[in-house]
Amino acid sequence: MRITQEADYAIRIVCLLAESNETLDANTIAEKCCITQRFALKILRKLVLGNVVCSFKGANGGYRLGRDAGEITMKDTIELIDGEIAISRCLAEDHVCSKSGENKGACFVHCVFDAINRDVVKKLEKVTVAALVDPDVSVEDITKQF
Amino acid sequence: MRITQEADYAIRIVCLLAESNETLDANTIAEKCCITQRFALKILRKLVLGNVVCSFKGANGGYRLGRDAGEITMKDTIELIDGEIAISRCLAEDHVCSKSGENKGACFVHCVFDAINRDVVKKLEKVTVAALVDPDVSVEDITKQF
DNA sequence: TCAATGTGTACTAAAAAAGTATACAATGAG
DNA sequence: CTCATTGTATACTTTTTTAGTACACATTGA
Repeated sequence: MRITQEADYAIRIVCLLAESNETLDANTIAEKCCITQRFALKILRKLVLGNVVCSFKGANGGYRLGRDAGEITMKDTIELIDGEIAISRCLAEDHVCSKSGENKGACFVHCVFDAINRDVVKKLEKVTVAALVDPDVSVEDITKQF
Repeated sequence: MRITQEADYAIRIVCLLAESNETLDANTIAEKCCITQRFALKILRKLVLGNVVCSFKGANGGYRLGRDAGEITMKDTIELIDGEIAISRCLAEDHVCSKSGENKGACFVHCVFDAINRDVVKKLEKVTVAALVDPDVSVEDITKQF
């Protein structure tokens, strides 16, 4: 719903995989990202199910990016972990406002939140993992295209 | 931190007060906003402390807007209830990223979140309660100025 | 002067986020 | 051809945040 720490870790993990050309196992990933192996496994599982990452079992197994870093956005990664992004609780789920239709003010508020939320999502869609890990791309390069 | 339901109620309350020229007591406000009186009181107190609303004690007491509806923004109202707006946990508090400086990817992510967050706040600052309750102002009128 | 109304503080309950545990399944190096 | 290595699946526990409640008190105007 909101952007959690878990999603933040997920982005770091994806960036780590984008930077390294080898297959990395969960232990290595966990260490580099300063989280426990178990927690890393949990996050990796979600990334695998979303095809952002692919996994290999058995000895010398591990994880790699599931597609080109240029084809993975922050929005993709966050939504695989947290579900749909919603800056306000009222936008989440199928949450139907109890005041809908009854009072202009109430729904207006939700419409405004919704417009802002769409904009947030649109911006997060523009940020690819490739840009995040490219040493020649600055934060300004990323944010000025918003 | 995030935009809670409580903040949503607060906006409704402020809109209600903007629409009515009389002093409204907590019970009336609670009823019209479909929340309990106690919860309304809690929200109203925060609004009073932030000077968005002013209160009158004693018989026939109640609440009124503390300043002109054109001088109250959604951002003001939300921050009085929830504290600083932060779309991601990593932006909240004085949360210092454990990976800062260590790895470009990690901090980059926070910078991107920060840029988006600033933008959200800027938009919420542009929406006044006066606009929300004005029947001649449409959602599009509000969002197109973003 | 007392009923109506707000204040201040603190508490409880529910929901969500963060993290852990356990048993299992696949695979490839030896 | 087997077993250590590595991921999978599910479910549990803890912590934090959100949501809401309770109670004793303060003020005021009819």
